[in-house]
Amino acid sequence: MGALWPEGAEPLDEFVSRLLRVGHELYRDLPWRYIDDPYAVLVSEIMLQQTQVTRVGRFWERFLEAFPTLDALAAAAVPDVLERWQGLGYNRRALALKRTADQCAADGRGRLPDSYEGLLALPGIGPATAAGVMAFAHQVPGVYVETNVRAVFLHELFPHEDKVSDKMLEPLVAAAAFHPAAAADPRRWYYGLLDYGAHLKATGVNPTRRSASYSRQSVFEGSRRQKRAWIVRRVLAAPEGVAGAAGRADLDRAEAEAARDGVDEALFASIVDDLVTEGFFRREGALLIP
DNA sequence: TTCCTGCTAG
DNA sequence: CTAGCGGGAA
Repeated sequence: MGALWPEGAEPLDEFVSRLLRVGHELYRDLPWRYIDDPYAVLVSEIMLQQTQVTRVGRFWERFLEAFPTLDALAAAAVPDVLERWQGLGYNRRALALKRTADQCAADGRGRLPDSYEGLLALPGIGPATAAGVMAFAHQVPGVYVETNVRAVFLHELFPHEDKVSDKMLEPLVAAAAFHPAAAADPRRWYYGLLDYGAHLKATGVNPTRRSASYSRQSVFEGSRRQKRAWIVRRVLAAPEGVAGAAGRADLDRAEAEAARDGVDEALFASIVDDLVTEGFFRREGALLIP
């Protein structure tokens, strides 16, 4: 591991101890930290995917209030889960989390896998989320690469390089995470990296702009994405179902009021097809039912 | 305006 | 590898 550390850089020992100290100074006391329930940790990790900390807080607490355990989530109805998710964004995450609960409840064990590979195989759980759950719920060190960790490593070890790929960062993130001083307390190590990364972004130019995986998002206003969200909300609000034609007319009117292009039947049908395929709601004849 | 503790399908 | 996916706080 140590051999992979960059020549001429600050020694790994000093790097790790300095960042542990900085992380401690910048520590954010968030409600999902230093808890042992892997399910509660997973819910926070899923919610935090591409979502700012300030937004997640109340959603995490209300979600756990409604679905306190993996079994409770598995027993819940999809529309109720989506309802709890409204306002948080990326509704797909709620469906994936629900499927994860369903799979775990059905496989006989009734709980989440406690290995990185086991977690990675579940819906909505990728490399970052799996590594996050291992570190934060199980105190198992791993390679946890997300935007704040990127910010720290780019700022510290690639201060002038551009287009730095995750493949370049991963061995370094691993070398640090498995260093005895960090591996002794993976929670503290990664909480510190997250808080330091967030601090860097808040106080200067975002270092992750120099990441190869950095890309700006397309505009939301008037997007298909916005219409998807509108349709999901509309159907959830009508437990008895919504007639497709009426839904399209409502959306068309809403778009007109926002001074945007109308929504023709082909576009509406295309979006509804996607949503039905993804499992947001079902179609019975001309009716869209939660 | 920026961009958020990413994941997935094509 | 890329496009698509929510919504709002600062």
